[in-house]
Amino acid sequence: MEVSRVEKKEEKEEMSFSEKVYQIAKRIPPGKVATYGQIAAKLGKPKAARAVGNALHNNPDPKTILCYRVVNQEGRLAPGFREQKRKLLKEGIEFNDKNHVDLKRCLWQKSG
DNA sequence: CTGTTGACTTAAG
DNA sequence: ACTTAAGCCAACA
Repeated sequence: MEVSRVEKKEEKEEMSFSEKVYQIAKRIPPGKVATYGQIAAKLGKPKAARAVGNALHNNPDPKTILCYRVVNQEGRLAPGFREQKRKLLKEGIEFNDKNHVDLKRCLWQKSG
């Protein structure tokens, strides 16, 4: 009974903007990618895509936070991500170009 | 509080 | 597809 208290935090508002971004990033399923706009929208601010990127850059725990699954609206990866791009390929992500993900196949589409 | 920066997004050329 | 310009939001000096 007392175990759920901490886990419920991810649905509460005790966290700062960045903290919320991390929680959502962790919710991205394998073989999929999410855009900053999607995450920002989940936070209640579809225009905060920038702040989302900043939060992920802060990335206090890259081993726990799947920031490498987050791409921009076009599925384009930021410079410096090419190492992690290989990781995405291993996950099952498909690339249309050197720095473009096939959002048609790998975009994180929430169903509920 | 003001100004700058940044892993963004949209619109126009 | 790429560049320029404007807008929005959070963190930092």
